[in-house]
Amino acid sequence: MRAQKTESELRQQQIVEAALELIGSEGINALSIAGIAARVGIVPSALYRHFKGKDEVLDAVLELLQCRLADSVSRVREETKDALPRLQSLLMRHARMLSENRAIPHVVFSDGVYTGRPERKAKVAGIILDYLKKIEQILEEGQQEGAIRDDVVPATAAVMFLGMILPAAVLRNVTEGRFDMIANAENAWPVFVRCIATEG
Amino acid sequence: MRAQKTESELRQQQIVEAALELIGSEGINALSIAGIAARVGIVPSALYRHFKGKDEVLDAVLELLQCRLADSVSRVREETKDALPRLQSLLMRHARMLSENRAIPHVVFSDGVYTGRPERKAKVAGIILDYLKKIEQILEEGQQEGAIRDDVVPATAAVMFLGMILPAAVLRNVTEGRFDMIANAENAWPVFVRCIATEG
DNA sequence: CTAAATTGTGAATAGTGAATCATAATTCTT
DNA sequence: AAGAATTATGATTCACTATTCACAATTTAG
Repeated sequence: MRAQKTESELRQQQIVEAALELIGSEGINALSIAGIAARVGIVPSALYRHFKGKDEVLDAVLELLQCRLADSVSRVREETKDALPRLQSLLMRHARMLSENRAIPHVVFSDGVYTGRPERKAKVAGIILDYLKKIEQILEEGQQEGAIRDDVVPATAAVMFLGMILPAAVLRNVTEGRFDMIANAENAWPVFVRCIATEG
Repeated sequence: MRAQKTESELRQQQIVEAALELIGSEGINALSIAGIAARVGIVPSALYRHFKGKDEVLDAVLELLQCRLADSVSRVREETKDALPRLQSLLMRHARMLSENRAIPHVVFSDGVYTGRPERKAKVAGIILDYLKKIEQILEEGQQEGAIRDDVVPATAAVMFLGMILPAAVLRNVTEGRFDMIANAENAWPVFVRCIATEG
């Protein structure tokens, strides 16, 4: 049966979504043009009407991930005003995000995304560093408000913040989902707060 | 020029070492039989005298990594007696280990190691969970000694401990080594101590 | 409605990498 | 030193995957 003709922009979205899902369930190495095409419901060669090649698909996937991350930070900024609640909200949001969408750690970790492609590696670095910067900024604001200790180095604390989610994501992945990321985040949060909050 | 004939056991070591180095510098996806063979100085087909196939090589690599990790924990146990110094020593040791040997995060993270091989995935899970167990044990001993707060859940703290190294390793990898893991570990340690140590 | 543009299809191509095998060189045994 | 055992080699096979291309179907424009 022939697939329905669909305008390229929509197909592109479908393709990127399909790629993201595939990465999440099978990992980057299992990401093939054939696999993506099958998921979209077209034939492999049809994909080339919408993307120049696999590289372009991967670039689009990265773009999408970056947007989603940025989105979730700016939403949190709108929802809450103070540093600690913001960080807590961000933590839980990402625990949820990563536990639903397993693609993110795959992309960040798997060298398959950027072996031999320095630009792409730089792009991934940019995504992570951007995210860290935003956390640092929340931390610094918290210091100005007096909610966060002055002797905490924002950059260090930001990496530790990442450290509450990232190892959990790895464990979740490696244990086939038997590790409860959300519970872990809930447990870790009060401990982390003690690290960085002013006493009182 | 023909490679010198070498007894199988030695070749096996050379092959595993070469594989580890290759993974460290190029990533799992760049790990090919040809690449390993070239590094050892033999021809690809010669590798099959010493290993049944690529899978067996990868299994041996995992074995080696597990040994090294276990080694470093038991050394730390011998060097120091108290929980906090033990953890600090372990942290710095691993910061050094990971900053020298980039293969570890590649193996742990890259799905290429275990796509479609549940046993291997389970093996990786085992390595990480084993390591966590050992950290938990140190933490529990610390609680009995009174050096570590009773309200800290060892499992949670162990994952956070991982969180001091793991994101740093990712950053180091993605930034081509521009991120200083050791400095990061040194900065993170006192912050972490405040999370878990009893006051005073 | 017709022609042009767009999208989908199946077959073919080319590159890659793992694995096999007959054969050659080397080392070991006796 | 001669034969057996071990290791190395090059050619080759096999499977897999990305990509291209001529052609068919479908949508859009005039």
